[in-house]
Amino acid sequence: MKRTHKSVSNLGESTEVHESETLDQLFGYHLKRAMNVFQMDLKQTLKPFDLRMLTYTALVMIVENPGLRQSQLAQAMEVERPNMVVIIDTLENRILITRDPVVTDRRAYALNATLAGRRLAEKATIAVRAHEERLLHAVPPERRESVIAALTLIRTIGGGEAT
Amino acid sequence: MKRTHKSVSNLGESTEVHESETLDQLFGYHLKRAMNVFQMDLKQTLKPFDLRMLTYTALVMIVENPGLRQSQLAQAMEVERPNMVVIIDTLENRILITRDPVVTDRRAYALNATLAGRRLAEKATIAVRAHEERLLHAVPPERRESVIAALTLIRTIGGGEAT
DNA sequence: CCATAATGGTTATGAATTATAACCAAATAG
DNA sequence: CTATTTGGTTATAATTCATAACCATTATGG
Repeated sequence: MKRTHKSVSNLGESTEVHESETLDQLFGYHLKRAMNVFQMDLKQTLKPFDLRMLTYTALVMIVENPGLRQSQLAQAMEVERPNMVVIIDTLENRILITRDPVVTDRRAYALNATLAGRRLAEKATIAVRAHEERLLHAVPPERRESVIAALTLIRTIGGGEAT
Repeated sequence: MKRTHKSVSNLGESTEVHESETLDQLFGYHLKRAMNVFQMDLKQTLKPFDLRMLTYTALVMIVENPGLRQSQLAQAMEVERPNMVVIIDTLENRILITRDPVVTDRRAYALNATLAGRRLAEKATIAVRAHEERLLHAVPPERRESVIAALTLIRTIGGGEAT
């Protein structure tokens, strides 16, 4: 069914997908476009594991930071606490993580990954790396590093000016 | 205000905002983080003009592609047609653009920017460029080009594999 | 201690964004 | 001239994301 024939009526107008010189000169424009592609692909990549971007991120963070508390995780992931609750809920319901009591603070929970959680995180990460390799194979490694460095710089500048 | 005192109970655990080595190695992770910062800043930048990211993009595209039709714009911006309608509506209501009849196709509209629309696009673009300069000033120009090239590469690879 | 404030987590809810289905008018194909 | 497709619209559902109020617990401070 998918014809995508692009049966554009060849009037005096153009027939291509239009671009904009102004936008093309904007860094953020390219950032967003690339992000879209990346995100769509990643979504498909994580689907077999029944993980979304946020649940994957949370899971990995918990795996690598045992005992993390929800508020810390929320802060690290830059999501509101109420939203973090549902993320944690879904992970806990699937027994990928546990909410363990904290002896020093009876209202807080220490988040810990279960064996299943660690296993899933591992498998998912392998898939995610493959997805990245697929999208980035045309970009040489040192170039990737350079880009990451630039992106990190942006983040620290834009987000770190709390003074 | 803003105490951000991070009154973390100094148990044997760490007290900092936690990171993840796995995530740190992922390109997409840095992409998303940078995107967040960029997006938040851009939002603020466009607020004085009463423009959102999508309305700004649409306006600029129309300015630079007079006579564009909605479906083409929707395709170029990768948004669903129904959503494009409301975007166009808001721009038209503010008389930044007009929906002009197309002689060769009476059901289509040719989108054109008004003088006010062109003026606003110009002013907004100046602000957007300043916003980019602010966030990117630590990244030398040739480095920016390099990053943009990489991002474009990603997009063409990820988005262009119809197969 | 006891009252007050602040914190970790939760619930309920609302705003905003994005996607889906059905529809009309006009154009194109048989 | 009927049937199908396309540009645009409407209504609506599904997601995502943010806000306010709440409980239990902890920290403060007389």
